[in-house]
Amino acid sequence: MIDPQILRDNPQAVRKSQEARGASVSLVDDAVAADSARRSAIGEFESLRAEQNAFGKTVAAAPKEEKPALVAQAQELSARVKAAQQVAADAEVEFTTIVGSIANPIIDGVPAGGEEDFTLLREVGEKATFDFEPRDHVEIGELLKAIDITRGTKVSGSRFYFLSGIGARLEIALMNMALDKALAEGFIPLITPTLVRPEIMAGTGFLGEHADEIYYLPADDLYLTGTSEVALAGFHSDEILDLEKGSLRYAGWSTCYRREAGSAGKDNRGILRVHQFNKLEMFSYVLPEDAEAEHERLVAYQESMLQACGLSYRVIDVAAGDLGSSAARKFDIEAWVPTQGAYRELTSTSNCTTYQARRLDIRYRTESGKTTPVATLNGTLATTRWLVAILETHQQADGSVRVPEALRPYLGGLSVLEPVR
RNA sequence: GGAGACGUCGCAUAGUUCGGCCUAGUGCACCACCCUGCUAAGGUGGAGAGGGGUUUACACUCCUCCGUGGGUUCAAAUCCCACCGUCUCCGCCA
Repeated sequence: MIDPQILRDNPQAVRKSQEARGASVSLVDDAVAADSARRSAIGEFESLRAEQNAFGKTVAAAPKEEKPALVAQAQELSARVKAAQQVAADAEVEFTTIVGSIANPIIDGVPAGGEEDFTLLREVGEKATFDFEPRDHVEIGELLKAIDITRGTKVSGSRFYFLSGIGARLEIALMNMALDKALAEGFIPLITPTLVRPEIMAGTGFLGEHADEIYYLPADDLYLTGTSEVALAGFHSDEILDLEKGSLRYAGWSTCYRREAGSAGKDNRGILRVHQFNKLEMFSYVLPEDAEAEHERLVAYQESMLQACGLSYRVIDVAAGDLGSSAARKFDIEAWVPTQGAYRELTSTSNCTTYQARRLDIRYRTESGKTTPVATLNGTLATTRWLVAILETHQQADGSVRVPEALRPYLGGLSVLEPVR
C-alpha cells in the first residue's frame, strides 16, 4: 500500500514510477479521484452520525409520553445515517482496491523496463576455468552421492530431490555458516512457521502477482510460504515498534515451497529450480530514512557470503518492471555457473520502504509521538541453490570437489569431497 | 475431535444481570510540574489506536474502535449469529 499522502501531494512521482514499471499510469488518476470521493463520503456520513448521536441523548432523556414521537423522528434519521454509511463504506472499498493495486514507487536510479533492462553494478571474482570437461552439478551430485534426483522424483514427483550423505551435510554446513554470519552482524535467529494465514500472505503482497506460485491448503485455509520473508514480515504485524535502540534484524531459517507453475520446461535439470528448498533469510525493520543504507548493508553481507564460498558473481540493480509490487528497489546477486556459461540468481534483496509495513500495520513513534510506518527490507543469505554453484565451481578432474576454506569448519575440517564408489 | 469457561483503551481489573447519565471507571506503570527532602511518599495535571475537518505548525473539533465480522434496535461493551484466539478437562497421537 502506497502512502495516500503522496497521491495528494505528488501524484506525478507515482505516475512516473508506474510508467517505468510498465504498469498502469491511469490508475494513479483513478486513485486520486477515489480518494476525494472517499473523503467527501466520510464527511457526509460523520456529520449525520454526529446529529444522530446528539438526538439519541434527547430520546433517552425525554419523558415517557414524548418518546413515541421522538423515536419516529429518530427512525427517519437512522435510515439516512445508514444510507450515508453504506456510501462511505463503498467508497472506502473502492479506494483501497485501487490504491492497493498501485505498486511501490521506485527509488531514483532504478532502471526502467523489464527483465533484460537491469543495470550491472559490479562483477566480482574470476570465472572458474577448467583444463578438463567440467561436469554439471547433477553429475557431480551423483558421483558424490550427494544429490538423488531419481528417488526424489519417485517419492514426490518432478522438481523434488533428496540431499544425501555429503550433500545433506554440505547444505547444513552452508546454513550454519550463514547463521554465524548473521549472528555476527547482530541478527536475531528465528525458525519460522511455513504455513500462514491468508491475511499474512496478502499483507506481504504475495497473493497478488505470485498467487499461482503458492501452495494452498483449502481444508485449513492456510498457505505454504515460498520464503520465510512472509513469516518474518508478519512477525511484527499490527505492532508499534521501538526502533530507538536501533534497527530490528532477524535471520529466519525455513523450508520454502514453490509451485513453479509458470516455469514448465525451464531449468528442468538438477536442483536449480525446485518445489522445496531451504533458505536463511535476513529481514530488517528500520526507520524509513535508514532504508537505503540498510539495503547496501544487506548486499554487503550477501557478497561476503558468496566470497567466502569462493564464487564468482555479479550484482545487478533489477529493472522496475521486474520488481515485485512491494519492492522499491531490488539487488540480485547472480553467481557464475560454469556448465551453463551463465550467471544464475543466488540472492535477492529488496527494499520495500514503507509499502509492506503500511499493509501489515507495522509502525514506530516519531519524536512528536505520532505513529508512522517503518521500512522493511529482506534478503537471502543462503539457499539450497548455492550448492549448484559451489559444486560446479570447485570441481576437479577426478570428480572430487574442493571445499572452500570458510566452509571447512562446518564440515569437520573436510577439505575435499571425494566421489563415492 | 468433544465439553466447558473466557476475550474491555501498555498491564491488571470494574462495567454485561435488566440496552440509554459509559463521552468506558479504578489501580499499577509512564510523562510534566508542585511539595517534601534523599535511592521513597504525597499533590496537580497529562497521557490509547485509526480516520475526517481546519492548520506552516501547535491547538481545536468531529467520527470510529470494548477479540474479528455480521445481525437486531431510534440507540449495543451490554442482546443474537458466525469466526478467531486463550485456558481447563476428556479423547487421540507420528
